[in-house]
Amino acid sequence: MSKGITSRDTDYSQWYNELVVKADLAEHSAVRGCMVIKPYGYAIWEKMQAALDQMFKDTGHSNAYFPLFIPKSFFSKEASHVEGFATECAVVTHYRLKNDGTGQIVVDEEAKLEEELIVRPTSETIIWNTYRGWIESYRDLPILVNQWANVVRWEMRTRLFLRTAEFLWQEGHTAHATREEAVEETNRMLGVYADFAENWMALPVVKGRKTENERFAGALDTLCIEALMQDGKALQAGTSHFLGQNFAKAFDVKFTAKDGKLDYVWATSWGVSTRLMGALIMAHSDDAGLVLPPKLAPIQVVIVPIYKTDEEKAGITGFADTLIAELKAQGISVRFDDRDTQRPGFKFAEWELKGVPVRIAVGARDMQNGTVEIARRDTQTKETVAQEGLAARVAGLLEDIQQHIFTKALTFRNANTVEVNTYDEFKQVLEEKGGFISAHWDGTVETEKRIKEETKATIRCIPLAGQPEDGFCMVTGKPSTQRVLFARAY
RNA sequence: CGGGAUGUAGCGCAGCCCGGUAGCGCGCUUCGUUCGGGACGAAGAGGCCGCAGGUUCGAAUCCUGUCAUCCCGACCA
Repeated sequence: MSKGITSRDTDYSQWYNELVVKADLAEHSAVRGCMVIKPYGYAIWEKMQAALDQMFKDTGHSNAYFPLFIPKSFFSKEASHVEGFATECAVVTHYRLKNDGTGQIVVDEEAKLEEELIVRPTSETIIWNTYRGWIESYRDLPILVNQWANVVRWEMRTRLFLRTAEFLWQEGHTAHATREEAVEETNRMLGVYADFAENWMALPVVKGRKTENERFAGALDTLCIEALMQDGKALQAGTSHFLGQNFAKAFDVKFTAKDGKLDYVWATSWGVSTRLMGALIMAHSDDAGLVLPPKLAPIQVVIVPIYKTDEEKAGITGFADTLIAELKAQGISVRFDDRDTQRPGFKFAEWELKGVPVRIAVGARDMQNGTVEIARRDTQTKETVAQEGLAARVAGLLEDIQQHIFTKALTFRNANTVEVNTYDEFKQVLEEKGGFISAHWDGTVETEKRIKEETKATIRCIPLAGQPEDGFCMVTGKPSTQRVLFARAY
């Protein structure tokens, strides 16, 4: 491993790419646009999954699994949905290979599928086709299902975690008897995502509504959580859609209500993906490497022994074994790094690169004094403390770190969210500082597109917490009733 | 799909103009000394030079084709 990584100031984008690879999170695969998520990176994703999965269960949802392949005909049933995904679908056309006689393996042209299959870019169509068979009466509703799956979107330009051709995600798909209930579900799940982002990822987010232009293909309303990265660019971290009756109509899913009337079912869908890994990395990490919030760190504490002789090592190991047992009893994950193939300085740097929140170094000197050196990753500070009561101190420290990382990110976001009233001011802030820019907009797609073309900034969302405020569109001067949040985005 | 560039050891690169059968750094292996912030020394291992043709006594090097990757644009979130 070569020393260090490119600093954020030098090249933020390169810093990110190097960090993902050097911290052992993921790497490029032999398949264009697809990544290999390595064990350490996958361990973080698993922690995210576990927390989210529990939150879904706590809000009444169950997991299920639907096919990877979707008949092409399903796609054409909801017009705007097709339009949104048509240009980035992988299509399966054949089901057999053969040897061409010269030792080459080729597609057997005779084994052509009668109907081509689309590798799912999202599962609304196959799921709603299935729901038709599940729903007859209001008694069958609501259906609250989630699936953990991979999806494929044939992207032209990819980046590890942020945009890959294949990615992992969860997609919730719910069916309801009334519009109100579906809208409520859409809001509830957005709340779950915001809760997860802030309390697990330590990532402050803005809850908002997408403009018509940015809305999910096939949805009546798209809600989102938007986060700000350290380079001043925004990242959409999760979405929750109110689908109205669009898919129920496309797939003819009706139910009989209490009063005997037949009506189409109301729908929602919501999802977060491995893109969250990118958000996690870019929100907190520094020039020394990854900074992980303790709640998502696969290893929360690493113990590095410092010794010269076998006797010293044995003494330290005895101490470490006791400490590890105490920490584990509190549900804290610990790694005792007793590799004698690396020296302590190397280990320090390596675990910092990998973002382990707390490091405890114990040497012969500490053993004599009854102390350890304890270092926290988020502030890069260290102090010498007594061995006595260490487990409790570590537990408290982990909580402090979780809190501190969030506060730091929140302070950054607040410092990088500004209100502007003129287009000139807007452009200036965008160039000099980036971040979220709160401004009045006339509500038209034309103006939104013009701003995007001229500045590359998009409307990230119309904040749900935003107060109505009369003003004038910074571009056209037309009246506006609320500020919206702009940013350049990933 | 348009413009530009690059494919040589696990990674990063030199060699190519002026053809003579491959080298440097990191990493890896072994031994020794080290060990409180990315150690040092010595000895090793490792390469159909992206692939396929061609020119030549001889090709990493010249020519043709092809594939792949990266950057900029277009497209996309």
